[in-house]
Parts: sequence; C-alpha cells; structure tokens
Amino acid sequence: MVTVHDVAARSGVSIATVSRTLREPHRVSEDTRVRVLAAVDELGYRPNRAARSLRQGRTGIIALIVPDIENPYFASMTKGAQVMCRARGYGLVVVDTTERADIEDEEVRALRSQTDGLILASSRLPDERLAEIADATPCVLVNRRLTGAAAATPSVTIDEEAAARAAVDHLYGLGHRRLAYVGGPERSWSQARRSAAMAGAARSLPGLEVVQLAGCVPTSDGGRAVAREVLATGATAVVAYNDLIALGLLAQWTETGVRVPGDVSLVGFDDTYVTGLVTPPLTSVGVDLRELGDAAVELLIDAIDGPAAGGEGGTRSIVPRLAVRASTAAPGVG
Amino acid sequence: MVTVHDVAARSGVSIATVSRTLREPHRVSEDTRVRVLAAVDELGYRPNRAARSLRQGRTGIIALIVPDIENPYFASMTKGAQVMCRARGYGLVVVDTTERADIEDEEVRALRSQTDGLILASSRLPDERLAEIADATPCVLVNRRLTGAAAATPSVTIDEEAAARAAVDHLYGLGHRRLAYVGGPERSWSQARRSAAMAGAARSLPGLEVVQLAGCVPTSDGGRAVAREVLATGATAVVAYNDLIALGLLAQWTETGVRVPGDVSLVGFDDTYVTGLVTPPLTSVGVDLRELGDAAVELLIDAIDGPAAGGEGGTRSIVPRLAVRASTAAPGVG
DNA sequence: CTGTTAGCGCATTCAA
DNA sequence: TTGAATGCGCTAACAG
Repeated sequence: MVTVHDVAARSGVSIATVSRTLREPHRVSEDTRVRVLAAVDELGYRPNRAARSLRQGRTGIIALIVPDIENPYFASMTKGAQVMCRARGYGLVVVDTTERADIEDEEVRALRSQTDGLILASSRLPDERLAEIADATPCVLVNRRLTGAAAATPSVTIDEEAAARAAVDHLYGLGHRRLAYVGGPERSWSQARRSAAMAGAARSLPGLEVVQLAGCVPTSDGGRAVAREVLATGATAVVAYNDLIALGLLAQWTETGVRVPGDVSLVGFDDTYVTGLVTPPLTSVGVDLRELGDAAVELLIDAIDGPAAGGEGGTRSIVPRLAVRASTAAPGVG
Repeated sequence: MVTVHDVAARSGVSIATVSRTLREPHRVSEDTRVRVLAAVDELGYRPNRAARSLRQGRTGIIALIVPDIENPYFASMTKGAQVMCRARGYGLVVVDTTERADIEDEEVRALRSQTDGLILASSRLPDERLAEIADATPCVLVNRRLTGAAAATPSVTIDEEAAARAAVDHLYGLGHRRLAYVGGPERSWSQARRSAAMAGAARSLPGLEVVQLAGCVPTSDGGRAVAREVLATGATAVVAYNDLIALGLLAQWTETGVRVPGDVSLVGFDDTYVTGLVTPPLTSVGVDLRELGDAAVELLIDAIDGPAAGGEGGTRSIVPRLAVRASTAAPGVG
C-alpha cells in the first residue's frame, strides 16, 4: 500500500504538503504541486478512505436502502442514484432488505454510523421509527412523507394526485365511464395515496364510476390471481397499482381470450421498463425513476453539507407523465 | 458517537477489555463479559468501521461491479450476492458501470484499495487487464475465465455447453430440424461461448441445421429489430442470446401476426424473471441467478480468508436448467 | 508557502 | 485475566 509518506519521500516534501496538494491545491506553490502530483501518479497513490473517514468523521458514503433490488422500480432508481453519487464524488452502498422491516431496521442501525446519510426508499418502517432515524442522522425518504414534528424530513415523492388524474383523464377522454382500480398492499403508503387520488380524480368527472379492489399482491402473479375478479366489475378500463400487476392481468386475460384494449383498456403505474416488453405495450403513468434516484441523492447531499439549509430541508414532489401506448383505446375499439 | 471509551467507563474496565470482549469473548472472565455487553447494549455501541479497517487493514467490504443494475440478470445476481454477504458478515458495495469499460477500470482502481475484494460480473475489460487486477487484489470473475498464467483466477461461469444442449435437445425432441440462434454482441465473452455451444450441440444431432445470426443488441428493442430477419431464415424454432432479445422477438412477431409457438417456437437464455411476464410465458435456459451471486461471494471470501487455498483458487461452472414454458411446441402445433 | 504534531477509534502487543 | 501503550493513514491546527 502506497501512503502519503511514500509520496512525500518521493517528491521531497512533508506529508502535510502532500495532503494539502490533494485537498487544497491552491495553497501550495506551482512547482511543488507538479512534483507531488507526479509522484502521486507514478506511485499510483490513493488516499486510504478508512483513514480519511476516521480523521474527518465523514465517510463519503451514502446508503440506499430498498425493499427489493430485483424490482425494476428500485433497480432504475438505484441506477439514477448511482450515477448522481459518482458525479458528486460519493460512494453508494445499496442494501436490499428483501421487504423485511426487521432487516431494514437492523441495516439502518448498522449503517447509520458508517455512512454520511441514508436514503430510505419505500420504507417498511413505522412513522415513529422513521422520525427517530431522521432525527439522529441525515436521511431522505422516498415515497413517504412524515407529518407533525418530523414533517421537515427531506423526502421525494410522486405527485399521486397528478398521476391518477392523468390516467383517469386519459381514459375518460377515450369515452370510458366505468373504471376499476386494482389496489396494492393495504399497508403501503403509496397504495393509500393512489387509492385516494383515484377516488378524487373520479369525483371531478361527471358520470364516471371507479370501482376499487384492494390488497392485490404487487407482482405479475398477483395480477393474474385477480384477473377474473377485475373483469367481473364490468369496468371497461382498468388502472393497476403498478406495472407488474398490470402485466399479470394482461397475461392472464390474453390467455383466456380477453382482448386488450379491445375488451378492456389497461393502465399501469410507475412506467418501468417492463411496459415495453409486452404486447400490447402498456400505457403507464410514472416519473422518470432515475430522476427519482437523482433527486434523493441531491437532497441528501444538501442535508449533509448544509444541515442549516433552513427549515424545509426540502421535500420534493415529482410530477409524473402518462406514457400512452397501445393498451388503451376507446371502449369497444381495437 | 459512542466509542470504546464510553463503554469502558460505563462498565469499569479498560478499552482493551472492551475490544477483547467483542472480538475474543472467551478471553475475558464471565462477569466482566456480561458487564461489558450490558454497557454495549445500553449505550448502543457500534464499533466504528473506519477505525477498525484502519487498524486491521481489512474493510469487511466486498465490491460487486456490474455493467447494468437495471438488467434483470444482474439485479437477481446482486440480490444473491447481497444475501450471502449479509450472512457472512460482509458489506456489499454495488457499482454500476453503465456498460463502460473506462468507468469499470476507474472504479476498480478506486475500489481495489478500499475493499477486501472484487467481484467482476461480465467484465468489459480485456484479459490482460483482468489478469493484472487479479494479481493485485482478491477477485472473482463472473461469466469470464482467464487462461494462461492467470488461469487460477477464481471464476463462476455457466456451463454454456450444457445450456445449449438442453435447449437444442428440447427443440429437436419436439421435432424441429431447422433452428436459428440469435447471437448477442460480438465482443461478448458469453456470446462467443454460446454461439460455439449452439453449433456444437447441433453437430451431434442428425439432420439438424442451426442458422446463426450475430450482433443483435441484447435488449428487447434489439430483438424487435431483427424479428423479420430471423423469420426469413426459415427456422421453425429460435434460440435467443438472452431473454430480452427473445421478448423483443415475441412482441414484434405477435404484433405482426406471427404466432408463438404455432408458427415458430422460441427459447430464451438466462431464465430471468421477465419470462413470466409475457404471453406465452417464455421457455428459457439458465442458472439460478441468485445462486450465481452466492457462489461468487463464497469464492471471494475463500480467496480473501485463505489466499493459500491451493492452486485452483476455485473456478466454478454452474449447470443450468431448462425451464419449459409455453413458447415452445412441436412445429405446426399450438 | 511549508513542516511538525496531534489524534480520529480501534485492535493488539507487552507487562503486570 | 486485565491494563497501558502503540500506531494504522490521514487531515487540520499551529508554528515557522
């Protein structure tokens, strides 16, 4: 291992100058700088992160905690976070909790002191616990917002109101008057908001009915399982809690002779890359997930660098777009 | 931050005893042990990783370097690695190189000294560079094997021979005599082996022809783009370099009235979770990807803990299974 | 502009 | 079985 001492010896300066050359180049003279940098280069010197962390009390590492890295939603988000971290000179540790709150809690406890901050995506932890965490360490929530005393906790959320409205407006505009919303896990924070947003969007449109189903497992198999039940609502168009459920519905229907969008139109949520994998490609509403990851990282770095950023801390709500593809059409058409 | 000093003070022992209690519990007396552990618990003490790393010269961190975390193949692999790392007490840093060799090289350089070892999955680096890296730091390759002087570099690979044979045997058994193989990127190590394995598998079966196409972009759009060309080969069954290409073929064909498996049977490679998202579900051949991640982590930890494990270092070839689903049938049937 | 020095938190050696 | 002392590599005062 090459250390500051090696570089110092090689370039004929003290270790302090080596360190200074690297951290505050403007504070050393032109020719020492080139000499030191040359030595750094020749020796392949890399500052030891552990030593630096120990000294500075900051690690340069951010932890991103997700329920399931296999889920395309979090995979894309992770990608965004990754890229942003690289750009901002931070390292990123990704932790997959396999949807388990106990593992999430344990990981948070372990990571809290070993990183500069946490990003908790779609956390399974209760509000009170999140408030504690936010109180003790820089942290950004994704798809979650705290209220009360902890309301200032930075968070990135999706404007579910706008999302639901976009989906419903689109279907209403096509002529649909009876919709079904296939809800996700009942305890999910996003589900609660999506469900409410769907109901709200419906109320503002005359003659529109929205039937809600709840508690669908948010996977394609979950969608398959409720395919028949959804059809039985008599809806001419269906909005699903997420793309995977929508794909399950689509697969099951296709296999049983139900045509999309001929017999029923279908809209997914999140607009993940799987929408393009199927026939017909799935209309879906969602944000750019990489942007979601980006935003979370930026907010976190702000929180780390300037904890005195002033009150708000920064809660960002991202407005989604509706990507219209081939799974939606006017009722009875297609 | 709670340090050994706090714990020592609280339990009335020296910091050395605290450290010992945690690392070598058998070397302290029963009652000091309980006293110290109680203090640890009450104070919520967590050893500082940076300090420990600095002292011990090892970080307890493994880096997993993948080309694209959004790719379901690597997402699943990552999940496996993650779980195994947790179980073995290591931390895992996941790095996405966005398919760029230069970023991969840079990340390797940066991570080499800050982690205990590297897992390079489907590396884009040339053999010589990989050999250098393997020489300088504990490392495990996935989907890559080195030859010559560096042949002992630990690696986990898929038995492509067996995979191709399974796919071809299946189709041959159904009665297909003219197959097409849609190859992936020409410079890919896996592509070269898959292509050769397909040709080899074909030779051993009388009356079987395999037409090979090459250079397909390994995404569903890539598959869509060559759908027509593949059909023009006159093959009654098609094997694709990966599942995404297969899904692209399927989508494009479905949209143009070509029936799978009625007009053409389709087999994917890798057996990722997307195979279940479409209609018909895709027959695919591949290994359990989580196991792939598991295996890589285990091999790496072996390499770290016992660098004198004796010659081989351990190169593991995993035998894939063929998952028969609905996208394959006898020619003219379905 | 540069060098000397202290100490971050911990594991470990050496004495006791 | 325990404690005192050392130093891992680095950065940030401070002194020159």
